[in-house]
Amino acid sequence: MTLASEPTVKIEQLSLVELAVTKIKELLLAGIVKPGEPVREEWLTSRLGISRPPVREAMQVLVQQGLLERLPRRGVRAVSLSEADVWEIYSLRSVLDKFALELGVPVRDPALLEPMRTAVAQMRASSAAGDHPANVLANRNFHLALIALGGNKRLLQTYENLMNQMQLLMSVNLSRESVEHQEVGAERHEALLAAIESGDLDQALAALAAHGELRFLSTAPVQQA
Amino acid sequence: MTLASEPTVKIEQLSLVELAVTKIKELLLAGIVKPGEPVREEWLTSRLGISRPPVREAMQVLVQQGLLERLPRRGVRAVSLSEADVWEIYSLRSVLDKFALELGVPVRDPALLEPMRTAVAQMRASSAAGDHPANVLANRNFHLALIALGGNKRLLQTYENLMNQMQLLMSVNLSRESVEHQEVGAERHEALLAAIESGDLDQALAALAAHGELRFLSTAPVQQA
DNA sequence: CTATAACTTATTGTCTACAACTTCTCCCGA
DNA sequence: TCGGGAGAAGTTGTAGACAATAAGTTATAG
Repeated sequence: MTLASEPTVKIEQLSLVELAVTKIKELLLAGIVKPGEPVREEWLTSRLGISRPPVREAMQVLVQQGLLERLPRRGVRAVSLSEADVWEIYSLRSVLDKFALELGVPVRDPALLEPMRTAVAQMRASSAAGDHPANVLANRNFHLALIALGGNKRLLQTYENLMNQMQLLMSVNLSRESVEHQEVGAERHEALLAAIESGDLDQALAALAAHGELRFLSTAPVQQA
Repeated sequence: MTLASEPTVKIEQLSLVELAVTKIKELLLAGIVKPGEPVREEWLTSRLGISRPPVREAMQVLVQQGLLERLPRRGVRAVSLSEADVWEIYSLRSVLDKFALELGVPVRDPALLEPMRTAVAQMRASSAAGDHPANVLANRNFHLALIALGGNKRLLQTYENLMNQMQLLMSVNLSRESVEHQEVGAERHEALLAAIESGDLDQALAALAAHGELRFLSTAPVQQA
């Protein structure tokens, strides 16, 4: 240890549960585990190299976040969204987007706009390059930054959960429509950002309304049974 | 066992985790464990008569629901809400109430109104009797029934979590103001229900806006630091 | 040949035990 | 007398093993 700069302090002190949550979430959102597919505990222990207790705790977390589903004595599986579910998520997200704008526009701290600008740039680039995964990520970052404008932690957490559930669907649905949807979105998001930057709430709300997602849905809004 | 009506089938097949979640939630919402107070695993195991793993899994669930808080290597404690937190919860709840009305008014299934009528009756009775806990419960039932009008499961779950967090505060704050708040609320809730029954969305939204809670807050809305 | 019942297997649910870390206290030195 | 460090106690984090239940399979009877 001749170099004093060597960090003897270990910064990473996250528990195996947090690690497992992150890893399992990756498996789900990347589509490695597909919707409806069972997720066995033992399989995760061997894949993550940890024992079952932290895996089980992580699964409880992901059930709460709406990514996993428990069948009482039959284990756990990745949730498979019905069209009614998608409609639930979309409409709720829409309301929360609107709420975030009402809370956050005009923007108090200009620094909050930076992540949105970055996301728009990413969106433009990925859209031009036809990089769909990058586009999804950029879209995610944009909306999370938008929600962050509101400065409401609970809003942000709820929104992130909903967005993860949506991505659960997108990971498997790489059809032409969803790609087209993202490409169109690039311009719309730019317009929305411009409206937000202008500080005019009404204009921003109008841009949000026009930004309309849900184009990948095959049918009209469905009321659940 | 001469009576054949004796149920040999065990209907209750809920896991110890679910049981622990319910029990711990009761401890928190009843104010037996007060906000900010540490909740030790070993204490729960002896109190609930189960071992640590299910207790730990239950705690993960309650952390996700915003009732418990983890300090990385120092255990878990009941969340203590700041005024900024209360404002977060209130404003978000307000938006979700409004959303539920937009989704659910006019009411499709008249049966959905029944729980609301029951809740209003409970509210009136408990208010007259000065039974504060019963009033809190009735208020809870009313709002959950209102949210159920929307028919959005995710909305309902999110709202229930927020409401539990609020009750976390009320269990300790039995000051005069909060009682007064509930008493006033009885009439307002009646008016809101009447507006909903009329099927006029605008009227219902107006009644919701007038129904105004948050009277127990000592100060004006606070932006978190 | 089909259907039912018993058995086998695999997975989840739960418990006990061990390891690591944090904190409090006590002792020693300045 | 006050500050710092070492030790001890208690709590959380993790692992491995046991128990119970559900599903799949096979064999047997009709």
